[in-house]
Amino acid sequence: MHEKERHRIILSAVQEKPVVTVQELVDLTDASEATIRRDIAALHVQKRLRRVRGGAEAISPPAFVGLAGRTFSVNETINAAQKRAIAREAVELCKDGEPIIINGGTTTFQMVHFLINRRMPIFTNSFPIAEHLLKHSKNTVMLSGGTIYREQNIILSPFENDVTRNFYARRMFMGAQGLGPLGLMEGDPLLIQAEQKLIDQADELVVLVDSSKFRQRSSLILCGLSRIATVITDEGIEDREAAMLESAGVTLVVASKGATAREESSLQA
Amino acid sequence: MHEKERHRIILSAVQEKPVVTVQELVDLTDASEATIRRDIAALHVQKRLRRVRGGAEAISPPAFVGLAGRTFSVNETINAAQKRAIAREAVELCKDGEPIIINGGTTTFQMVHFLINRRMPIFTNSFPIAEHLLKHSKNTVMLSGGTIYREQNIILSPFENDVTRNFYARRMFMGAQGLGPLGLMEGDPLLIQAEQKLIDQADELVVLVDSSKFRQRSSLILCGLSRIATVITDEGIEDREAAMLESAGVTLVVASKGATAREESSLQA
DNA sequence: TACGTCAATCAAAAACAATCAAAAGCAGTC
DNA sequence: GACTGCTTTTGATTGTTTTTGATTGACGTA
Repeated sequence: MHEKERHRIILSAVQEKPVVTVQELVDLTDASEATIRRDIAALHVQKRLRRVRGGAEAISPPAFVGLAGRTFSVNETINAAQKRAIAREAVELCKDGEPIIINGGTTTFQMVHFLINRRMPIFTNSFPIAEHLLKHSKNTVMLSGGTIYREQNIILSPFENDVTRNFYARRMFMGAQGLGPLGLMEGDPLLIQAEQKLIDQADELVVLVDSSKFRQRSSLILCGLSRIATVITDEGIEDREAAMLESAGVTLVVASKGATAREESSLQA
Repeated sequence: MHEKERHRIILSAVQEKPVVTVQELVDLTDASEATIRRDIAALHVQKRLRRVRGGAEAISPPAFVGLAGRTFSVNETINAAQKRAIAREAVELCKDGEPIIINGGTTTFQMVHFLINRRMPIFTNSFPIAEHLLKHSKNTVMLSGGTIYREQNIILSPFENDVTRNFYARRMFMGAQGLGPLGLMEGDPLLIQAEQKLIDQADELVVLVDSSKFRQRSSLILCGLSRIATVITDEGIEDREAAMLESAGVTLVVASKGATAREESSLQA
């Protein structure tokens, strides 16, 4: 990773929330603490951000109103490190130039950081994701049309005939509220709707869930395990849960918080 | 591979991603590292790209992280005061609760400031307008789907069947590059497309143009004067031009820069 | 004291510049 | 076309500079 790329990532991360810690940036960039400190110092003298104890903050006035409703921003701080590690693995699956679909959510949002220095067509129903990618990357961004729901931070139209149907990708990335033997579960009917619209527009469904989601149940089932191609989760997954996925023919990727080490187990039927 | 070919490849690669490394270019061109370095150095002195440690980046101004393409940001500063006054009159036409459509543009963008304390469903194809309204107002925001064009700052889909067709409003607000006896003129084919999609979704077409636009001509005609319900402009409009509008049955609103003083002349046929 | 942040230092790695010989292109001549 | 002499471009090698990551110790705080 080169200096410029790191700088871009740092600047983008700083926009996302009021303060970013050095440690978070280390996770994001795979650089050492010393390097990040040097980068922050450099960007500070360039007045591209403000350096604060522990990390950095955006230079812009505190008027960070943030699009996010409370749900979004609260979720965002929970398990942030895991989510980032998971998101990194997700982006690692992508090849430059290959179109992808990203469903809105806090975990999938983390993908934007790793997409900053990449270039591919990205279709999403998430306003924040589109916004961030537009401002900080050169990716081609495509948006679904409809009403913007502030709470869920997604764009949804009640109509069948929207552009969503005209976009196709090999992979679609999405989060979920729960993942059990019965399949993928979601809590919010609105999210179910949004996801169902997108789910058929991609061959492979890649699900991003931190391991706590395996113990989380919910009332609404989106689809069965067989529809899922890949699950990316963190090291907290239990053997029993991994076995469940394997027996359903799901490729499992475990994101280790530290390095980019990857442990896969694929048992395609 | 010849020098020129390499240069083309390098320049194209640099456009695609924020930064390209020397190594990537070596892979791309099959040339040696030394040659790529020489090429980058040459293109650098030609100011066709910027040379950075590790590779090269596009010369374009990545300095301003703003969403706006150059066209947008340059436009934005021209006649800002007039545009504001015009936009204020436009918003004054709106009633709370009554849905409106706002087509993207620098003049229409100014409407957001006056919409902050209002509350109505707003449909737009402009990403910046949607962003601003979302962050700073409580209006219901609806967005058209499709690809986000950075330069024009609009969202456009090449398909007929998008949500646009499902939204209706009494009034649609739009800017233009020129306004003459032949009708409404636009310079960019992309904008024409976007506007044509929206134009049929509202009864009344309200056109926001500063008075300089009456002397501006352009190659693409969007629609005739008869389609226009109202034109809002500034005090710079000449009698001849006002007469032209009146004879076409267009309601003319002249926004005085100072107060909300309004001078109307309505000659509906 | 234990902990986290940070600056300073230093050795390793990466990027870079300079150099030079080989290769390729380009006239002109036969 | 084929050959020659000349110039330009290229790639490998070298040595130099910059960047990086690990280590250490200072400083403040819980």
